[in-house]
Amino acid sequence: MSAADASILLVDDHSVVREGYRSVLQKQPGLRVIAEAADGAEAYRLYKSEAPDLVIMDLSMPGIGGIEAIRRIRQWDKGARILIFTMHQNAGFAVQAIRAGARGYVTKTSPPETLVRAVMDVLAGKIAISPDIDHELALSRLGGESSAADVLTAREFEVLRLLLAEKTTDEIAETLHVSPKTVANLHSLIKDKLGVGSDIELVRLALRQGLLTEPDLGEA
Amino acid sequence: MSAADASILLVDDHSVVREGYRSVLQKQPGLRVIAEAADGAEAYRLYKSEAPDLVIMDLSMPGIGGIEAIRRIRQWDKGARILIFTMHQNAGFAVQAIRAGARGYVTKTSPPETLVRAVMDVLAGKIAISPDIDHELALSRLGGESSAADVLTAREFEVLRLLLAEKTTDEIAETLHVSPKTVANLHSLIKDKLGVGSDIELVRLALRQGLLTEPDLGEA
DNA sequence: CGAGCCCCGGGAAAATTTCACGACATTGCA
DNA sequence: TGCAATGTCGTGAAATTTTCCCGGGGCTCG
Repeated sequence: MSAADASILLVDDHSVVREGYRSVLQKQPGLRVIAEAADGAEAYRLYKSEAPDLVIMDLSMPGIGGIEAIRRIRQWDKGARILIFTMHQNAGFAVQAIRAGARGYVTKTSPPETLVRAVMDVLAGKIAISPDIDHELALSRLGGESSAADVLTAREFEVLRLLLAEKTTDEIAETLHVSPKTVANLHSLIKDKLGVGSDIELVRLALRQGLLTEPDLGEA
Repeated sequence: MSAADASILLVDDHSVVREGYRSVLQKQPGLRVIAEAADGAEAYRLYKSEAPDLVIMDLSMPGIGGIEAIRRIRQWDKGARILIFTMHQNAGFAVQAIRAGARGYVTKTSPPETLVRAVMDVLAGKIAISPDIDHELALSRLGGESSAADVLTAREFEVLRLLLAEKTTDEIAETLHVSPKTVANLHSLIKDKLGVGSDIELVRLALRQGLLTEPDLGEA
């Protein structure tokens, strides 16, 4: 392990962003980027063929999202090491990712040193969480109020993500390879668990909990 | 102008992402990155002190957002050339950015060549829009997002307002003294007029059009 | 007066939500 | 180790809602 470089698979749907990972990681001795993927399905395929020591992956991607990709990869290889590197500064996402099998969660606002440090920690077998998320997690613990989407299972969370992305039931069934009935069923179950009665309440709850990202457009 | 390299200011709140811009742009002769900023306010300060030939900027940033930053910079220098480079694949945001004075709008999913091409176009005085947004814009022209709630009658708008206030069909029927059946019919008609297929899309459209008071979570 | 909207609601078809049930994996306990 | 107990995922069918199509009454405008 110490003789050869650690091999890394980069997954992000923004090619310029992958370029950024590369640039930062290349400066670090002992690391080598061996492959890149632009979505979860491609990541899964490449993981199976390349067997990298570490996957660095974004969460929000077209098609199957990051959470689902984690599950599939970990199903293939129980020992897979996956580090999530994302813009979502949200404890709920972090909880879901770790629960699905990720070994680390770092936000893109973190300085490059934090990412490098997290990479090293995960390769060493530790769990790595960036400081801002640590803080968020602590807050959500203290807040006590019926916490966010951590009452949802990974599957339910994934369906919720796709619903919020304005996908139809049939489209979601297609991407997850399940029956449309099942998606409708999960949709109903999600609303039940979150205690909302309509899709409208569902979206507004998601907004409050930061599950939806809208840019700040300022005043007109 | 043509003798010296074109100077560029990069603005993005993710340092690793800025690293990506840099890496891509450095391969292109004639371009030189002279400064970086992590938010709109810093971008404005740096623009005044460095007077770059071009600004490449993200939209969603902490503090003052990208749109507001465009306005301030253009207020200081009417000839400023600003290229928006963002993850938001949304025609509405592109329209707002261009209207605020941006000279280009490219999504981060675009390949590096598209970004480089857009940089060159903007430096040459053209307006640059990435193909995916072009397509979105064409769709919205063809009857995609029916402008605002000015296609709705007063009655319909009132029902929409109550729906967004998380009222149930029966409650709305009660307050308006009509049959629940009528409310359901109007609800359906509203979605039809606005060109959305689900309540989730409906809420997000309302958000984009400022019909919903967004919960202000976050920094001062 | 006739044309064009808007508001209101009925009925039937289509889609959805909901409910009840099994298969499967994991956990806890004796 | 054996064996409930629990929780997740998925399906089918019933119950409900949404959608579509329809007509009547009221209103304005040319």
